[in-house]
Amino acid sequence: MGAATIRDVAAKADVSVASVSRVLNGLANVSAGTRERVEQAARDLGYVPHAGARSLSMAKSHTVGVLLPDMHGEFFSELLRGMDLEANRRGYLLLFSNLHAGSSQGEAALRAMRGKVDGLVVMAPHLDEATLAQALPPSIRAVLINAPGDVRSHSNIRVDNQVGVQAVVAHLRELGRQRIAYIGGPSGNIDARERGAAFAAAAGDSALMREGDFSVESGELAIRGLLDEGAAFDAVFAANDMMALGALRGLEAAGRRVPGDIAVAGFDDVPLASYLHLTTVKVGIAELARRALGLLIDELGDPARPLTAHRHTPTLVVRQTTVGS
Amino acid sequence: MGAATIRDVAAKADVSVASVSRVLNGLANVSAGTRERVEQAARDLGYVPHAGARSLSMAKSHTVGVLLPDMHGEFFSELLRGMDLEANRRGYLLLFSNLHAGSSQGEAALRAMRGKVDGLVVMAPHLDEATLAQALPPSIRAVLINAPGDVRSHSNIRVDNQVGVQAVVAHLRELGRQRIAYIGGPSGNIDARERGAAFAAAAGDSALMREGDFSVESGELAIRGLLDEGAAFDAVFAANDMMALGALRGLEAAGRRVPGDIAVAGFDDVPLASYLHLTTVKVGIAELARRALGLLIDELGDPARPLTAHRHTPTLVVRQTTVGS
DNA sequence: CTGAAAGCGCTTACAG
DNA sequence: CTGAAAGCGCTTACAG
Repeated sequence: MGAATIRDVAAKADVSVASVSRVLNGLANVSAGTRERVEQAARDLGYVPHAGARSLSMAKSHTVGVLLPDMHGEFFSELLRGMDLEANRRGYLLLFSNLHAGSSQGEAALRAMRGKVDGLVVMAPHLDEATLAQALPPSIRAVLINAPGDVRSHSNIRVDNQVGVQAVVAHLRELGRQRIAYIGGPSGNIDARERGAAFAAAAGDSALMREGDFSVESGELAIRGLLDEGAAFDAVFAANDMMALGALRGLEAAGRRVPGDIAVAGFDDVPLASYLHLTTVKVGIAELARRALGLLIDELGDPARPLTAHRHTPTLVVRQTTVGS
Repeated sequence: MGAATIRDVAAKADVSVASVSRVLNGLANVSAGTRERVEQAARDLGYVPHAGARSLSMAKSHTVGVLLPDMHGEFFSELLRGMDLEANRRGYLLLFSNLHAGSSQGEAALRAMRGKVDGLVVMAPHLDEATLAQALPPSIRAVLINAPGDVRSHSNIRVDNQVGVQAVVAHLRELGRQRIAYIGGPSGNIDARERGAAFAAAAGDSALMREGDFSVESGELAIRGLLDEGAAFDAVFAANDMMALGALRGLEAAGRRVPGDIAVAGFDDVPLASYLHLTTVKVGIAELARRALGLLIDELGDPARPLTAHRHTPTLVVRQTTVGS
């Protein structure tokens, strides 16, 4: 309600608002007496500076906008966790908005954020380059996570999908697996495309590829399809953990033993993967998110800083769905 | 960078800033010609209103602060999903902050948010009433989720733990289970306490109770302890799903059949629960969060609105860990 | 229907 | 070391 303003503090301490501002911001040029009186007054009034006014005046909000696609589960929470960690550490706040549905949603969110944030972290693996370029003018400071193509208008950081896929394929080969069935993600998703391409390149002609939509169900469906067709394969590699879980379920239902008959691997390393002993690729999404936000804050602090592009290297995590205990 | 301001638009359209403001806010008292020129100018300049300045001027930010404890996984993402849904629907933005560690963190976050948000949604099942009352003066509009005790300074909404616990116990009884082992959550958590009390009341003297910390590991540990002691029980009820999963794992390792030998139930209904066919209590956290934010926005729109307290009724979800297929 | 002006709560040169 | 004043980008009575 009628929260105290800087004027109230100034009046109570019998000084100018300029002095109050100086004291509260820890500037040096204030006499000890003034400092003392201002601090006392501020305490008495329970004064809390109005961050909105402050940021208007300073043209700096110490807030960054986070635009994320409509995500579920652990992936999402890990992402936010990583950013929150870094935001806390560096004195920033996170203004959040989901990027559901159409790109008009995204534009609306962007408009609503102008003047409230200093920059943006945008994750948009499903947006094409043109849409992105249009919605995000270079004048807006932003760091992109897993954005498609070679966007050069903003810094970006992406998972190195190729390294991850190669590691899995090499691992399966070492185990002597001959024929790997691959369950890909939706083709509208850049990570799905990269993983699929990397797999095709690594596995060669023998590739047995099916497409899912990143859901548990689609993974199960794909496996059932393969089994029904009588396809021969001794390993399954799904483009994400959820589909790998579906595959696991489908194989179990069909009486196939894992990894005895068929080895299974996924991608992402969601917490659930460790619970189910799934061999997978650990993306380290929290760390990736932390880096993205850190990068953005660095750029905000130094506008002359050149844009950069980063690859986040994932690591293979071997568990019992490939090397059964 | 030098983004266009309302002045630039006014100059370009050759009208006053007042007229620009009127047009952009859709006020009626503007001539068609003026409206047209302003809209054209705004379009040409790619003008986006400065939301920060707007909210300072209107003393309304259309943003609500979300203070959540340090949470992992699905619970967290569902919570945010529910709020985001409602925020989107009602034209609000969400300013996010984790409430890690000490209460000083919380106060810092609160200070940082003043002047940027119109109100708060606070989830603090681990804070005691005194701390909460001190950190959250009645002058700050807020809705509490699962707050302890009878805070009457703010509206609140809580899961009806008793109803959930009773449903599970009744279900197990109906199945003929005689002795239910209960794995409780950390006593510092209000939900854990409520569930424990409800269980003790429903199960009576025969109660076999152990305490965990809501983690998978603690659930597994509790079960191992019980089995090692040679305790007799034919059902396990864990205060959350994660511990129930730990119990499942512990039972499996010990060669006990579920639900043949021992029925298992959890609480929360995280997505993982459905994947593993765990009987549990569906809290509907997204819906709860949605209601909380909706309530807050209602209050912001009508300051005279009396504070209210709500119970969110959870529902029993029966799956194969109690009634095996 | 339109504009000049005050005000939202701060910060920051500029004088002194 | 201190204060009066202008300014951040908007909105909104108040006159006309």
